[in-house]
Amino acid sequence: MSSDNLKAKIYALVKKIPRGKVSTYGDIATFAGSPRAAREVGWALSALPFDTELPWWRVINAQGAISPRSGDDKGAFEHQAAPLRKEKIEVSKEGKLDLTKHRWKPRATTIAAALSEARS
DNA sequence: AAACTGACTAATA
DNA sequence: CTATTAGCCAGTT
Repeated sequence: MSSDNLKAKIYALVKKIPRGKVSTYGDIATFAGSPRAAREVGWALSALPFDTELPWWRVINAQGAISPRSGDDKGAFEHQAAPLRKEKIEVSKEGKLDLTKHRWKPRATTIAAALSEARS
């Protein structure tokens, strides 16, 4: 399915985000080949298992802040902010951070590699 | 099949 | 800076 393929690409890309860097839903969607599929990225991450190795906490919204989950899950916010702070990223009380400084800018070859891994 | 939903974004006011 | 609107894509009802 094309949707599964997109999801696989998203996972492969997120997995490539280096420590101390973050990326946005829109950027990941763009790298995956669907610039307008930012919502799909969020959906894909929400479907992630609790004990995944995938660094989903490095994916935030275009406002440079941790996106509020539906259901108002306050614990989830702390769960995401903690690892970020641990990576030397300044996270404000509202979940905001310096996107211009921590934004992940992968090389074209890096993206290509991720997409290649996603192919099954 | 039409309508609704959502861890989104960009444009406008 | 915040609030509102419309557009987008895939999954659910």
